[in-house]
Amino acid sequence: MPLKPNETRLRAPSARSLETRTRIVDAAERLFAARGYDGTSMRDIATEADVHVGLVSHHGGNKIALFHYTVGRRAGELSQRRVDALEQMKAKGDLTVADVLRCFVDPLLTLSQEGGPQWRAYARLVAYVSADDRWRTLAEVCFDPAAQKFVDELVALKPDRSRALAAATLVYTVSALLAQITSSWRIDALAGERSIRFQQHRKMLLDFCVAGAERLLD
Amino acid sequence: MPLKPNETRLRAPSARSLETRTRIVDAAERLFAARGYDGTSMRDIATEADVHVGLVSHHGGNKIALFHYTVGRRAGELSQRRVDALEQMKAKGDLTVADVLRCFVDPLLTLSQEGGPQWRAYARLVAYVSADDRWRTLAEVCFDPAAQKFVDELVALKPDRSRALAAATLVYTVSALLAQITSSWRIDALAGERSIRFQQHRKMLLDFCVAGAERLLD
DNA sequence: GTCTATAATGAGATAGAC
DNA sequence: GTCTATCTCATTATAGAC
Repeated sequence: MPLKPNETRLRAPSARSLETRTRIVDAAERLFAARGYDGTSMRDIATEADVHVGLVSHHGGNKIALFHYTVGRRAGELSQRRVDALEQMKAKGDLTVADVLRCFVDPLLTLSQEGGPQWRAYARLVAYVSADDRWRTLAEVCFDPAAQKFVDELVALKPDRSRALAAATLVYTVSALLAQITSSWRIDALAGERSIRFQQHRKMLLDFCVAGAERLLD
Repeated sequence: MPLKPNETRLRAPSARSLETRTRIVDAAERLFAARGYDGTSMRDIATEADVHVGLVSHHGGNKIALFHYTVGRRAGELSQRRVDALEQMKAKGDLTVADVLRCFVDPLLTLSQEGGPQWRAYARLVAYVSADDRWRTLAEVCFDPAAQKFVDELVALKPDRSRALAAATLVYTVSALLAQITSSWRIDALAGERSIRFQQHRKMLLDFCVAGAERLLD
């Protein structure tokens, strides 16, 4: 955990130490996602990780550093998956607007559903960070580089449309994606149905966003 | 403030008292919207309202009651404006899907932009409450009755489509609306433009959502 | 109604024993 | 690396003076 990047370590951390760190960050990920930054105490994290309080500071630094690290830990992998999907799609032939949105939406949507409990928590954490102005800079650092690439791609596809339209398309799509992840229960509740299946949710989300994108960009 | 509805008051509250209460709830509205429930202390609220600590509890009850009251205070008016807009539109002639979404989106969007600082704060508070699972019941009580009416309306317009599609349409639209309110800066940032005008944002939002809705429902 | 004082709790951080 | 103990501070809530 590179919390103090300019400090050199005397020796490599032991396997046990690494495992403890992972447990702590995993616990932080679940709790920050569920209760937010202020709603989670270092003690909560220690309990959830089943370690003693002091260890959380020892491995995670202070609370804000731990939060930043937790958000950043999977951000690179998420961005990479998104960009990789885009590159693969481009290699296959000409892109459509629908392709671009799918490559952006699918990685997080699929990981949140099928990536296990930690990715599920991380997806909620992304939604939390994205919604709160307080984490604007963090969100910009973690998520905007990839987002910019996708806006670029939309602009390249529709060069006669303004960049503002492409940017709005992406922001609305992200918001619907995060709503799908955090609030699919609300769709079920308003629909009066027990529980709609994941693939049906995914299809509705993509249909909605692609149609919106085409309206703004065509 | 009907915090203890079954307690009868000995006499009507004085004008001074009412003004103090309003100041406290206004302050709570701004702070809860900006920093969330856990990020806001009763002392912060007292300072923001320029009253002494004890008065916040005296007028607002405990913290959670104050939060519920703050969220609920404008919820009725918001719902009323939405439903009124819908009724007026129906009186004019046959509804379209675009009409229904406009009647849902416009009241909060306009109030957040032109309703003064308190409505601006309240719009952010709505976004906060809607995003956090912890306030699910509160959100259901405050916002779902009106939302149900709009889903009903969409179902009535497109009786051959499933209610799940109408529900998804509304949830995605709400998410884009709240993104517009809380994160229009992000659209500007990704667009690389200084600041896009409100009417342009409004048009992009409605175009996107209406197209998405028509794709899901037509 | 308004303000002060205080009780009780829980927070983050850290020094040092093992 | 791990765990305990403790310091210091901020929090909510309330009792009671004015």
